[in-house]
Amino acid sequence: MEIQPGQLVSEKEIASVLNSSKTPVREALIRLEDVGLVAVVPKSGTYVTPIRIDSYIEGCFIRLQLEIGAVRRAASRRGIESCHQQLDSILEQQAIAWNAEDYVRFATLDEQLHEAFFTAAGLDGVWHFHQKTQADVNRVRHLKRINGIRRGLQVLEAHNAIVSAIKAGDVQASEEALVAHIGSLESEIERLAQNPGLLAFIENQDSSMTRKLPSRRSSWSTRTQQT
Amino acid sequence: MEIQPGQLVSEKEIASVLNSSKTPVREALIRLEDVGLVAVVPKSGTYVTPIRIDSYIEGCFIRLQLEIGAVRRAASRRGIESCHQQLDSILEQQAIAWNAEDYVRFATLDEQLHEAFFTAAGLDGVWHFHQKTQADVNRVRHLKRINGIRRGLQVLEAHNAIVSAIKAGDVQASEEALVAHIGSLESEIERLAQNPGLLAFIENQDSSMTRKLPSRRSSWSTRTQQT
DNA sequence: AACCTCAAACTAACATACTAGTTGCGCATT
DNA sequence: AATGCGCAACTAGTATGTTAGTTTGAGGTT
Repeated sequence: MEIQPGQLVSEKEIASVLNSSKTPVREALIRLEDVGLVAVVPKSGTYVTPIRIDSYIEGCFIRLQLEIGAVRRAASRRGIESCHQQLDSILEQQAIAWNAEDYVRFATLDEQLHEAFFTAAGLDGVWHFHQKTQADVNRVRHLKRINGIRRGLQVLEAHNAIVSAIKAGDVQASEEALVAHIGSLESEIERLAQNPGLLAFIENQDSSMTRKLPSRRSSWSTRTQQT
Repeated sequence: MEIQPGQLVSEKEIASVLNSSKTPVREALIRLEDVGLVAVVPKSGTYVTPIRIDSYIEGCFIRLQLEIGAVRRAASRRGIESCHQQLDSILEQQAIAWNAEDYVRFATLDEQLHEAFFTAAGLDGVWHFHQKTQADVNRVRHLKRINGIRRGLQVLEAHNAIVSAIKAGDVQASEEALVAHIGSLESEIERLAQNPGLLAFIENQDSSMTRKLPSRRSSWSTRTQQT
């Protein structure tokens, strides 16, 4: 979030800053492109993408569907008391972080809790793929945080409800608590997109403030070609 | 599937076959590593991965959860008659392909149908991420097909049920039909793993037939380091 | 003043050369 | 014969040079 959307991210410049060559930088940029944080325009440049509302919505959808499945499995599994302890521990620390107004730590623990849902479900690998789809969701979350849009108490309460349902083995309740927690994120975005703190990062198609993402008027397929 | 698990996939060799340099080959291999089809072992080699049962299960989970959400949305959306037509068209062609015993085309249309669910749900981008998680699921499907494990009639019937529910706008029925279709894939794998046609491709930890995936006994973090 | 033209100065894409771990095999030691 | 050592031949990783589209802007034309 420190580089504005539309801004050029130069291979050469980064390489010189890191005292390395362009090659590893280039490979890192390919990975960033894969998760949608930058757009590589052939022979032109690599640019930071704006947050796309479509991508945000899709990220929310993926998150909701996968976490629904995760908490349901976590609730129906037996013999995972160590995971239950882990969940409790995170909950506790998160409450402390909130009271201490340490919002960065609060966010970190939030991530950890949701990851722990997948661990409890025995689906650790799913979390990693899940995260790759969350670039824009996470960018919005970051913007909300630094713009003072924080609802820690509701979050804590919702987390409590989810964890309680998991520990109680109540599959249906775990889903309901999760949906209550993150089911409305998706619809929030329209309102949020109006917030002046977020506006500059979100793709808007009106003519004002035209992004200088080059327009690709020539002959390249999605990716590379023979010599 | 033409290269056996454990086999070396050499950058240099591929580059010479393609009359190109190692660089673009290397970038392609990085992408294959991202979806889990190869494992890059630093300074040793890039090897085709065996199908991992964990990865298969996680892929099935992701597929089920995302498609549940997709068909539910597709069923609850209005004004997507063109999508309905598209679904019908694919169904029809798939029946033809089955009768013609054109199993490759049958599989292609299967993919297209499931992609069309996401299109009908207005979540096109989700499909692409979804596919990145399906490497091992797709490898198993391919192996099933070439080993004569084909259940076209059941598949066609299930597809019909799903599409009917979507067109009728019956959210609950669409989910149930989808779960009936792909909900049991996950549990199949244990039995399938015994099949001699699949055995050679699936990771098995017993000592016989030790994969020669090098054992990584030295000092590399997950990926790269400074000079 | 608005509009082309064209060339210089960018960029990513690609090719090639080099570095530095890894691995297996032959040979010496036991 | 079995075992340990060390060197040679791999490999991916990195650095750097080259190629070929893209973009910008200066200068000329209308």
